[in-house]
Amino acid sequence: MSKFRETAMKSLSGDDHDHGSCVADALERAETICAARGARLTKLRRHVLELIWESGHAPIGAYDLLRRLDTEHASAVPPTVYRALDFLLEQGLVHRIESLNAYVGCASPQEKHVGQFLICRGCGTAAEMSDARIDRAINKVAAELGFAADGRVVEVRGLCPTCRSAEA
Amino acid sequence: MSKFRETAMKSLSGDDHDHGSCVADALERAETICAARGARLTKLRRHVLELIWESGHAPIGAYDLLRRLDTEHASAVPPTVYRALDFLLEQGLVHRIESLNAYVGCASPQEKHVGQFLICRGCGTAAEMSDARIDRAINKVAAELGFAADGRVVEVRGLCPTCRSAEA
DNA sequence: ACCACGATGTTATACTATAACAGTAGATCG
DNA sequence: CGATCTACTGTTATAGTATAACATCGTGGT
Repeated sequence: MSKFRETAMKSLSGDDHDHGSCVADALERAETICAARGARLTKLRRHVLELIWESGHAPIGAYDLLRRLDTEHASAVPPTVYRALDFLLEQGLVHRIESLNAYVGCASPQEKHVGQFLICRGCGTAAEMSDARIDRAINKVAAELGFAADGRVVEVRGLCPTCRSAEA
Repeated sequence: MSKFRETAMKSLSGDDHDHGSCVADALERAETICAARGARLTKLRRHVLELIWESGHAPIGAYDLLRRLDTEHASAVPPTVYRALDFLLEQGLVHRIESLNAYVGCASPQEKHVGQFLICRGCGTAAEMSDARIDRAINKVAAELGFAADGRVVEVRGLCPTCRSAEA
């Protein structure tokens, strides 16, 4: 399995990994984390998180979520999904991809971190990294300019190994 | 003058720099570049570029541009400004700030480059950098994962030196 | 003069996100 | 158990960002 895929799906079994259990794992981790924090992962919020993970490591837009949601949740309207997203973002269970106006499940919601993403324009997959070198380089430059950094967006577009082969 | 301001306005005189000549310089550079390339910097496109620079190193939204534009250009509607922006982006005369849905003048339109930005949430100023260390770090990680990077978004939010002092 | 092409005008609409207020359900405490 | 408080959800309306599709205009080349 390519390192890209591995990073994207963070330590799951095969290249054709069992995405079902991937989703299940993510939901279980979310339950655990929220329980520990006293945060309420309601049915609705859980459902939205599930839909995000079901998108298969590719960021998904709020209105796409909305369309999928109202199959089983007829009353869903934009605020419904945006409020769920706000909660999930606050809890660090999902990240927002600024350059796509889309949302993706967080690979390691236990630790606080800023996300860095490699986004394939072939298959749409976003691999989440947390590379210290990139972080250090940014902090260093900011410090040199006297700038107090407190948030950052690092989103790299390109082609993942699989899509590179397919294009050749 | 702080290094941040210096970076933001790229080598212009004082802290209270003559922003008028800053705008004029940017427009003149744009004229030169477009002439050399056979690209048509029309009156409309030039006007939009001017409005972007007049925003004073702070990214400005398309609809704000639109509102300022139709003072002297009554027929302006969204496509008017978006088409001008498309041209300016293609020519590398402006950058789009993904995390703000806004546009800012490019500090060095001669050279092809991807922008890296430090964006102050106090004053809104965006300082454009082109730091090789950050670039190298990103390239290295991408290479390790077999990812062919061809575009990137690096946007750091925080407080510039001036706004830090003001907050204290 | 004519044509071709790129730029602009014009109308309509899609997509993304939030404000503001009303109703509901679950926790907590007496 | 019931009162109450609060957080979650429902509902309606609207703000903000961006593009599709087709018509017209203007300039330069032949």
